[in-house]
Amino acid sequence: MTMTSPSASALVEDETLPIAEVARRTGLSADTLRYYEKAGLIDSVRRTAGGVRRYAAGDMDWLAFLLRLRDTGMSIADMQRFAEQRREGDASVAERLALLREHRDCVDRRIRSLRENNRALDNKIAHYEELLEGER
Amino acid sequence: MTMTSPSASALVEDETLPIAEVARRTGLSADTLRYYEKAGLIDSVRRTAGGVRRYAAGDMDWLAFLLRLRDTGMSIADMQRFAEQRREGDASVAERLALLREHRDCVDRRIRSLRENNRALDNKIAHYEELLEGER
DNA sequence: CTAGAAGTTGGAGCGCGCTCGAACGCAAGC
DNA sequence: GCTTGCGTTCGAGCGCGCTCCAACTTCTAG
Repeated sequence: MTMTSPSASALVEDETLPIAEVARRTGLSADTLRYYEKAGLIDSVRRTAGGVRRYAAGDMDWLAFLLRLRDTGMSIADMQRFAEQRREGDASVAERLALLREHRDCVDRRIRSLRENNRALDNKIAHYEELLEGER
Repeated sequence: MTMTSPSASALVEDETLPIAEVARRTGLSADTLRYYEKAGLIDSVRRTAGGVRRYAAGDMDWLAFLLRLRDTGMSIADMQRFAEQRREGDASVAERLALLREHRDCVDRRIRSLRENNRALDNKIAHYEELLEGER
């Protein structure tokens, strides 16, 4: 059996992670991580001399943030815009703030809509329960 | 000018609606309505002698329900299962109830997740606001 | 040094949920 | 009866967000 579990060299020594470990931690596939990088969502991932990616703590933080945006329904195009502004530095802080606020409000609306629809589903469920009652 | 606004014949006389009007009311496109029907999500839409669809009140109710399922994130495949069971009649009530409950719980989890993520976004926003404050 | 696991790139492919185009039929106001 | 627009079918195409493949390189335990 080959010893391949992530051990000292990969995880502890230099605090930087190989793509497989990042995949495991984020739940993204290695393919998706590379895809995001190519799409400009992530940049400046350090490489070894041989060209192998090594993710640093900062990369992980940014990824976690991207995942929040994604999981709240932001499109890749919008995340690209945000990432682009981030690259532009401090000058874009106001823009980014506006984008985030707009997105948060959009998510709020979505939550409200889901709650409303779920209440209607509850009614439907109650109706089905009555049907079942009557059947017995 | 051709008089094409939905008038007596289309909307009032027989309480059944042409596809364009259904599209207008549901927000779906006529293409999507036909696609849903072909996919087995909707059936028994009455036709004129010439083969033109006329949606009845019952069709509209079912469509509204489908839209709730869709808007809460149910896949077309799952809606197909539900529609299939509905076709099977009363025997499938228990199954349908189970499906609906599961879906509602799934939506609840989604809502909770969104709220959690949105709280994190709020923190990020607050952080950006501080940044902007400090800049001035 | 070597074997085998893990990583790399570029590009093709896929599943989902529509959306559109072509070519044709029906329906209603003049 | 004719025109004009709404409707029909079938099948192809599309945008999104990945996902997979081939061919090759790098890394690491033994």
